[in-house]
Parts: sequence; C-alpha cells; structure tokens
Amino acid sequence: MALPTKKKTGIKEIARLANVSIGTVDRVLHNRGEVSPGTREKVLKIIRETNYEPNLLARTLASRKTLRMAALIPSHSRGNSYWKAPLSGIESAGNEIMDYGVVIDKWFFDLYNPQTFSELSEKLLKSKPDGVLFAPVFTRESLVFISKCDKLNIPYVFIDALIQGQDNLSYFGQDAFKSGYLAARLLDYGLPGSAAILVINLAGDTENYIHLQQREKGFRSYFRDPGKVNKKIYSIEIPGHLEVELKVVIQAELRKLPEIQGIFVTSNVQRVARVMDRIIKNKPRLVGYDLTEENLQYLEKGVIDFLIGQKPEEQGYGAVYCLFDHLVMNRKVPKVHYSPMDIITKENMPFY
Amino acid sequence: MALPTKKKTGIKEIARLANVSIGTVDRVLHNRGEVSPGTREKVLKIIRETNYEPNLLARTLASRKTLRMAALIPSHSRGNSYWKAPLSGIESAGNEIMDYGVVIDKWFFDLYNPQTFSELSEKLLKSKPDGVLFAPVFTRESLVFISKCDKLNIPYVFIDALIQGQDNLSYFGQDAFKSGYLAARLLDYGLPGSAAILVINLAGDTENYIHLQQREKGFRSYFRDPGKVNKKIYSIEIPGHLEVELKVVIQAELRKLPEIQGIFVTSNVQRVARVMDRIIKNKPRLVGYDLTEENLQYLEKGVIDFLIGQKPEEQGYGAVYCLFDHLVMNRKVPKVHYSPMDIITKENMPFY
DNA sequence: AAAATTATCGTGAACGTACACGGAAATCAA
DNA sequence: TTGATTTCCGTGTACGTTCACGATAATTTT
Repeated sequence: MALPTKKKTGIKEIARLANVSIGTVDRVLHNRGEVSPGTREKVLKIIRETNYEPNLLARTLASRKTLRMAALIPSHSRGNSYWKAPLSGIESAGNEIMDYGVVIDKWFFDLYNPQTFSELSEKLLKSKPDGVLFAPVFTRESLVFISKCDKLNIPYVFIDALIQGQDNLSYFGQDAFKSGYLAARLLDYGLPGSAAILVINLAGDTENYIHLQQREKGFRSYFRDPGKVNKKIYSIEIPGHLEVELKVVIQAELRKLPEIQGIFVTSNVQRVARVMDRIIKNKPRLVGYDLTEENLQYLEKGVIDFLIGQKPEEQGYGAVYCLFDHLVMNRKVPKVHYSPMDIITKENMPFY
Repeated sequence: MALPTKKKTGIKEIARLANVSIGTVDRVLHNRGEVSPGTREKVLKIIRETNYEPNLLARTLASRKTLRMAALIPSHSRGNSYWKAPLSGIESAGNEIMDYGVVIDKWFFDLYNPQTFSELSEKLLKSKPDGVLFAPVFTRESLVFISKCDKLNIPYVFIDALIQGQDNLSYFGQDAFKSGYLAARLLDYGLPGSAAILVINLAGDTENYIHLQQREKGFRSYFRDPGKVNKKIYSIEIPGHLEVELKVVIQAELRKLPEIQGIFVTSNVQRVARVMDRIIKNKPRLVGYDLTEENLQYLEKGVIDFLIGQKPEEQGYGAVYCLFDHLVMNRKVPKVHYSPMDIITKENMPFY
C-alpha cells in the first residue's frame, strides 16, 4: 500500500538544478554540440545524482526518426500456405506500433532455395535495420547471417526454428524435439505393437534443417522411453519437388514394407497427404504439422489423422513485439517463447 | 520488402478534412463539451473513413491522468521470504512504466490468514484501480474478489496460483500439476521400489488451496503412469505454525512408517527442512519448492535434495507488464504464461 | 431591440523531449 | 582596435494529444 510516487525528474528539472538551459542538458545527454567541460561535468553530476531516465514517450514522440525492423521469412506459395500466418501476425503487430515510429521491412525468401536466403540477408543488412526477426530454417546460411548481425550489433529474434547456442534476443516457436515426441505418442496410441512407422523427410540436405532433425529425434526418443514398445522406425528422405516422384517413392516404400501402419512427416505433410489421398484400404495413420487450409481439408477427409499446431500468427506477432520491447521500451525479454503444441483432430478441428 | 508506410492521419488532419478545429475533433472523440449534431456527424464520418487511431504516445503524454494498478500479494516474513521475489519484479516493472503515468499500489495480506485477504481486497476495490494483479492462493476468498472485479469491469491477472474457469486477463506461474509430476519423478529416480513416500501439506484447510492440491495431484499421477512402480504414498496435513508440533508430528510419522524414504512438501519446505536438519542417519529424500535463501542453505547442506524453482521475479515483472500491455498499449495478451520448472540441486545451484 | 443566455466552436498552453537556429562571449587574426 | 572566428549556450518550434478558457454566433429573455 506504499505509494512512493517518485517525482520523475525531467530534463527541465535538471536544467534548473544545474543553472543551464534544457538545450545544454540535451547536448550533454546526446554528446551533441559543444559544451564546456565545466558545465558538462556539472550537468552530468546532477544527472547521476537524480539518476535521470529519459521519458520514452516524449522521446519517441519528439524524435522524428523511425526505427526499422526487418523480417526475413519464407514466402508462401500455393503449395505451402503456412507462412501466411506468421506474416499476418507480423503485420498486425506492425500496425499497432506504427505510432512509435516503427516500420517493418519484409523480405521473403524461397523455402526451397537456401541461396535466396543468403542473398536477401545480404541486401537486408545493407539497409541497416535496427533489429531483425527471421526464420533460421537453413542452418548453415543462418549461421553466416547470425555472425554478421552479431558483428553489426543488430539484435535478432528467431521464429519457427531455433538454432541453439546463439546470441539471439529471443525465439518464438515450438520445442521441436518435444513436438516430435508428441507426434510419436499420437501415432503410437492407436497402433498394434507389431506395426512399423515411417518417418518422411521431404527436405533434402537434412543436415541443414535443424528443426526437422529435432522433430525426428524427439519422435524417435519416444520409443526409447522405458516401458514403450520399441517399434520399428524407418526413415526416408525425399528431396525434390516433383509430385510424381514423391508418389512413386512412397508407394514403393509402402509396398516394400507392408507392416508400416503409421507415417510421420516432419514438414509439408500436405504433399504426402496428396499421395495418400488415393490409397483407401489399409491407409497408414498420418501425422504432420500445421493447420494450413490444405492440411485441414485432408484432416477433414480422414487422410491426415493428427496435426500439430503451433499458433503461427502469435509467433509473428510476439516476435515483432519482442523486438519492440527491447528496442523501444527497453525491457527485458525472455530468450525463448515456446508456442503451444495444439493437437488437432477431425473432432476438435472446429474449435481452431 | 514492401514498405506500405501508411501515413498516420492524426487529429489535425481530421480537423482539416472536416473544416473544423482540432478542439472540435477532440470533443467528438471524447464526447466532451458540446458539438452540433451536424458537425459531429461530419467529423465522425471522416474518423471512420480514415479509420483514425489515436497516437498512444501523445495521448498518455498529454493526458495528465495516471493509471492505477493494484497488486495484492502475501507479505514476506522471516519464516518465508518467497514473496520478496515477485514483489521486486513488480517494483522494477513499475519503475519502468512510470513514464506512462502508471502507479502501482501494493497491498500485502497474511499468507496464513485468509481474512486479511478479504479485508484488503475490499479496501483495494474502494480505491478503484484500473487493473489488479493478485495471488489467488485462497480459493474461496479469491472467488469472491474475482466476482467483484468482474462486476466492476476491472481486469485482473493471477500470479503464482491459478483458479481455472475464471475470466482472468492472464496467469503468471507454474503449471502446478506438472510441477508435482516433476517432483514425483525426481523423488522416484533414486529410490528403490520398496520405498514409500510422504507428502506433507503444511496448510490446513487444503480445500482452499487449489494450487497445493494440484501439486499433490500431479505428484500422485506420476505413480499411476503405466510402467511406473506404484509406490505407496502417504499424505499428512500439518496445519498450525508451531515448529515443535511440526517436529513431533513428522518424527512420529517417520517412526511409524520407517519405509518412508522420500518426502514431498507442497509448500514451505524450509519448515520441514528445519526438522530434518537434525536427522542424520537414514534421512529421507526431501523435495520442495522455491529458491529462497533458507531453502538454498538446506540444499547446500544436503537436507533438501531437490528444489523446483519458478522464476518468481519474472512472474511479478511479467504480470505488471501484462496489465500495462492490456490497459495502456491495448495489445492482445495470452491468457497463461507458464513459468519454467527449474530443477535445482546442490550441483547446479551456483548457476541460479 | 437591447440584454442576457446558451450553443457551438477555436485558441493556446501544456506534456517531456529533440533539434535547428541564432546570439553572446571569448578567442583569434589583421 | 576591429573584424572574423570559434566556442558555448539559450530560445523556439515541433511531435500529437488533452483540456481549460474564451470568443463568436445563435437563441432566448425582458
């Protein structure tokens, strides 16, 4: 019930105490213009004594300079609409903080072409943003980008994927390992002990996709838990964009290993669903990620059995605000923000 | 890479478009003063068309009114210093948002006396705060308070304890159930299958302490998990503050049930630790909550084996900012903010 | 019809800061 | 000494609001 109500000392009060004008105080505060060493010290002393803190409101209101954030995320295409969601989160947050003189540059790279990431990130840095938010889906290329940000002292927050051990301001996304674990559990429930499971990885160069790796690791770890039946788990990578090829490979695999009754797709499950759509009898269970339009249709149709959602709009929204909090409001922000792992089935679909 | 840069239309621009002065625009914006129906409509039309949004910066800067938040939390005493941490979080957040004209009234109730909660909450409401943050440790009394807040349209955020099904703006704290589960796992690891476990509840009237209940439920649920040895679990409640009594009861229990090799204390583990401090041979494992000074000492000495931490400063800090975000910045805030469940042992203690 | 009242509006000073400009004093150059 | 610089500092305007205070026009009263 204490009401300290410390009277905030402002620039004006300091000027009064130091017998100078506010202009002079302003100059020493910003090391701008010329101030005689004597008065400079005098003002500095009072600033320290009153431990003055500038009023952020007035500061940003008066300062006409705009703070620039850059968002570097995959573009969304017909084949994969996932990244629409984070983008819309980013945009709505961006609108909300326009008052504060924040503008967000958006850069879209090709999710299937690491080079576009590298190129755009170069251009992005040339524009000298005050903060960056990006999806480090390509590990190698991201590390390069990260080290440049570090050098330039540009804070960056990860979205969607997490590269450990970096000096990122924060991370917004799932715990990939745990989400894989969860997927395993969902698949395991309905399957007999004799069933085998296929993990499909649609990205080539898996090494370069840490979060997909993590998902698979988490998935596999589930079956190593004590008390779990150690189901047989096969993994295949199917790089390339050709749907025909994908179809051929999957069908071959299923024919070769008829005991496969469950499939876990670490990303872009819709592509597998398109193939499975034709298979009617003895369709393996299918588990994947994200509530895109297409995925939801396949869930509805029963082609996909479980989807793991992660509230991607909120990730974008939160990431922007995180940078904002850090740069404008200078508050402390947590280094990780784990998104929930929503389990979506045909039944609870309407609630999402 | 698009730069929409929507020119924010301000009150001045609107005035220009409507051929009135900014004073008039201000009056229709706030339904203040008298404006002729005609111009009122004209201005409103333009406001809608330009979908004007006031600049929060300028607004709070110009408006001299202060927004008042109230924090209602337990006081900390020598015997239990836990609540120092959330308080300091609240205060540091409070200092940071002073610029925005926010003041925080702090109200401290007695953790062992629900009536003080009720009384203070009454007084608190009389002061008509704009938002409330409080620890709903007493379920019954909190429900009364909550319904009053609802009626008065005062947003409230929970801290430390969560009462489900309420219209709280948010919650900052642990998932009590899961933390109990975790405690069980920590205890279970080192103990032989034949061992029994004692759950000690130091609060009387357990019904009224939902979060302690949840901790115990989570704890017990662990042992019902498939594949777990179903250890025998005893529970006792030891209400009252007398240390002697506590000592007698615990010692009696341990003598009666020599198979007890693990103890889980749902709160105030330091009080049990004080008793156990004397017992040297055959000391049961001890697991409890929170990194208070005293607890850490017992951890260091080996009396306590595990502590589960929850970053209480951050809870206070976050809860204040949550209200701030909602009331001042009007952003969307998530309804729950789960704190991490840090596992503290003698070994990793230095890192916290 | 003049005075008194009201309804309606504009003006201007804040809020705490940033920054451009210009003025006075001090130093330098001739 | 006089002008020209340079150093130092104060003043004023702006940012987009809020809000008190008046001013003007419209209406009513006497």
